[in-house]
Amino acid sequence: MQACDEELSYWGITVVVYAHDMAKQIEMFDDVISRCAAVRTLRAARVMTRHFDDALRPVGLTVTQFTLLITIGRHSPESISEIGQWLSIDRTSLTRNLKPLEAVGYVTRGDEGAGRKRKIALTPAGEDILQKAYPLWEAAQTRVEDSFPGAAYAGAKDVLKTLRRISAE
Amino acid sequence: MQACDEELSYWGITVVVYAHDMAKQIEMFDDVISRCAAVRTLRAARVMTRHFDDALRPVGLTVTQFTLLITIGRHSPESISEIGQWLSIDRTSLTRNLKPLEAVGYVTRGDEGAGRKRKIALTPAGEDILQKAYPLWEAAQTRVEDSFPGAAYAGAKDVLKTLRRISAE
DNA sequence: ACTCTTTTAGTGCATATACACTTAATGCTG
DNA sequence: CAGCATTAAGTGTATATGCACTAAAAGAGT
Repeated sequence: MQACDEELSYWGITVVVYAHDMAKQIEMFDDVISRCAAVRTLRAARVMTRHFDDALRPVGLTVTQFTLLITIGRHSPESISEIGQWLSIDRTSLTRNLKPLEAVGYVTRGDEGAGRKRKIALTPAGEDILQKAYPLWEAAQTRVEDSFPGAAYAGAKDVLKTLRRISAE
Repeated sequence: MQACDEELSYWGITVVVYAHDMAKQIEMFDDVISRCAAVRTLRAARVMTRHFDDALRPVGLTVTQFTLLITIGRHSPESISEIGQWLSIDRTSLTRNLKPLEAVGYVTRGDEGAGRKRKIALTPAGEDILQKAYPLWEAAQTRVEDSFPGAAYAGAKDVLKTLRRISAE
């Protein structure tokens, strides 16, 4: 693991010179591992993604697609950027995320005028698939909530809210 | 937002038939929005990713790459799968994540024998870049910890640990 | 040594994510 | 109304992610 940068010999004694102090390096590794918010949040996100993707597989939706459809249904966004604000997703990611949902006919983008601001809405098929997906989501969600003792899930939501409010500056 | 499935007129009275009860549907939307663990965790993860990616940009590392290098440095993994366990990342994702890091020479995979089990290790260049990245990470991390009042960040770590322990089953 | 199973890794495909850059519509202002 | 600034969206490129499937090495039992 350690790189030896120089090896010197005097009177039969070999001195190995390391560029970095090995103990200091392990300290650094451990500091990151014990504290890093990104490691922990991303790891949780990967687990959540797998958990909900598995649950929603029978209806052919990913959890990202499911939540995107829910957001569109609830807020009837006037623009893509508006969705991005709700979900903290970059506008350009949404452009691509919407593509498969448009392709299978779950969302429409009013092309009246074909102007830049095209209202986004669920189609009847989109509403149908959400009806079917909802119980699957509910089961997976309950499983998560039950992993927290008592009413602790409310506290978990607060933690996640604090994390998402960190500004990149 | 609502799809009209049928429209009937009798004696001048128009009856609009909806396939789904609109109020029930809004209830469903609000239930998902107020509870969904995936929405909240993924949103937090996107914010964290941007926050740390921004911080690490001067050294040309993403936060995923940074944490991957740290994990390799700390654990000297015998296999890719072993890293996957530490970070809850699928093995096949790691194969690809390692590629750019190998390409720029931050990690090596001992190709002695070219057998399937090739020990993964940091190169001196990999150790160097971590030395440079560490203070950048530290500043970003402190910013996150300071967003939590008092010692609340410890509680946040517990929440994330609980989330990552949900099994997809 | 020779199968058979297990373990480890890689590929094809599809979605997810975002930055830099470009395109296009809107609106303001002289 | 012509020009310019603003705002909304799309593209190119690169990383990130994981499932289904495949390839290959290791180990076990005979």
